[in-house]
Amino acid sequence: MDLAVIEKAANAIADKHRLSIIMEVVKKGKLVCGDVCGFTCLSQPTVSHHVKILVDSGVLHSIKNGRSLELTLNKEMMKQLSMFFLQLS
Amino acid sequence: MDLAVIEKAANAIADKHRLSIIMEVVKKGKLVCGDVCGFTCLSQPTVSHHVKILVDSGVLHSIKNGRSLELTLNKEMMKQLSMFFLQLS
DNA sequence: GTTAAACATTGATAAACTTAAATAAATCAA
DNA sequence: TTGATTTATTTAAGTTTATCAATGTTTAAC
Repeated sequence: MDLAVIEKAANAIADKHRLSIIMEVVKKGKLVCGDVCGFTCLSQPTVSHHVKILVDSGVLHSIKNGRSLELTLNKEMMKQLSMFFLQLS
Repeated sequence: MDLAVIEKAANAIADKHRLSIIMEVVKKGKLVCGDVCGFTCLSQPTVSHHVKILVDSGVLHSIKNGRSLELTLNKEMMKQLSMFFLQLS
């Protein structure tokens, strides 16, 4: 397992707002960016910034659907993270 | 699982140098702070700073032994992180 | 083609983080 | 007790990050 991947994913997760986005994606299965502006108190550009970090790190998948950006959890990344920490435990 | 715990642990892990400290602890089983100055290119105060973050987050355990601070991995935390990501995968 | 909606980008500012020099505190050895 | 060793703390500089207003871009609806 590449440590740079772990580091980047950990960085994406290490933020209160981004963690809440992740949990909402888990809860709903799918979100668009506009949804995030709703359940957080963040402006649209700030949401865009956080979403970019989550997608770039590989924590979330994104698919452009018309004007919307659909966000889903990258379960493969969750599996890799789980395995990484399992090996350390 | 408390998300604040996940956030804090992720933050501790989300740094190149701290991640290398973790991996060295895993490799050797136990380290003291002075060892870290050896295998990183960091000054002693910087090492002390990073070690504090790792210990405060619960990622590492520390035991004072004379003048040295012995560092070991908190396997219980690794287990909790593994379970958290497993549930998301 | 005009307008509206959803997201991205830019620019500015404030907060947080990383780093190391200087210094302090605690402990061991002689 | 003196001097050396190990870690902690303080302080300051430089860098990065989070945030939002303003603006740009893309797509859909009419």
